[in-house]
Amino acid sequence: MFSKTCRYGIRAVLFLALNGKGAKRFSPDTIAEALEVPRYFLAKILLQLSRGGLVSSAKGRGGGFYLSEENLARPVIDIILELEGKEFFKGCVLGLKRCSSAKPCPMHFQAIPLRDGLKFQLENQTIRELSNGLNPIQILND
Amino acid sequence: MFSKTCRYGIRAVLFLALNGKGAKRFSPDTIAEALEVPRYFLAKILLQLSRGGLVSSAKGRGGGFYLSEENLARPVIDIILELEGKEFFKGCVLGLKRCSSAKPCPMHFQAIPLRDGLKFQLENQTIRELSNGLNPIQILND
DNA sequence: TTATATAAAGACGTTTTTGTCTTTTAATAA
DNA sequence: TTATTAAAAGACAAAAACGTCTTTATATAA
Repeated sequence: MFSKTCRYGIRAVLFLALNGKGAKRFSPDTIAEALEVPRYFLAKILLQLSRGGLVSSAKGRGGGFYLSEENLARPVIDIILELEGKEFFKGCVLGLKRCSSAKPCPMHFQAIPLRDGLKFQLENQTIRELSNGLNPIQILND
Repeated sequence: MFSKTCRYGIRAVLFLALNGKGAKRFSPDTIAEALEVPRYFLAKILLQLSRGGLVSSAKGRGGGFYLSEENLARPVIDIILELEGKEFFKGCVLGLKRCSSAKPCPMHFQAIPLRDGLKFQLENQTIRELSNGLNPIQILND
């Protein structure tokens, strides 16, 4: 479904949302250890999320990654679009150029409504909302 | 959504369903040209589908790929399981080991019902049913 | 039987994804 | 100012996905 990049990224953002009370900062290493994901790889993902304005960072001593109010107000779908690409929810399931409701591919009406349903949910839910009421263990691997 | 392997494979199977009236046989080259997909790559996919019992083949002169009655009666999901792997509709969206309704990951209730919905549809539709009433141009790339 | 057509098998190469490591830049504390 | 801490940048490498080509096995037609 989602790439590893995207799965690690979503979990890292939620880690920051859940643990970042009081302007705390977290290094990639800290997050990677908690989530049990490759640390250097996660560092790159965090960098990409930072460039996309989905997480904030501070360099130097006492620095690290965190979520600003702006970050928390972003819709969840933006994490996915940043890490999977803007086309992730677009295009034909079978990869056909001119597939549409008017000229549907064989799987169009089975798959597209479901994809659009997920897209709608993720567009209308902020990172803050997704993290609300979440138990920290829900992003851990065991 | 689906890998190229899977997308090419689904289209190739439907090509055979739509064009195979009267026990006709088709070479990978013929199918690849019609679908505008890489021919050697498609040949491998057809081989894999053949091993999985989703398409039939005959060697030698006059041979080629085709769908038997048994092939046509297979559920559509089997194409996907063969080409994407048996785990494709299983497991956590975020890749967590112990994610379930009882211990859900943050996206569980958003994504799993949709995935299960698609799975159910594909389990309960045969290749013949999917190809019924389909216009041959619906699997072409333009 | 021989030539031909075709799937099957397998070697090889490219691109993308995933993962690791080192060096550089910048901020803070002492 | 200097040492330390941490993100940023970028080189490198392994694995998987994608794609190409050649050789071999096999069935059919002539």
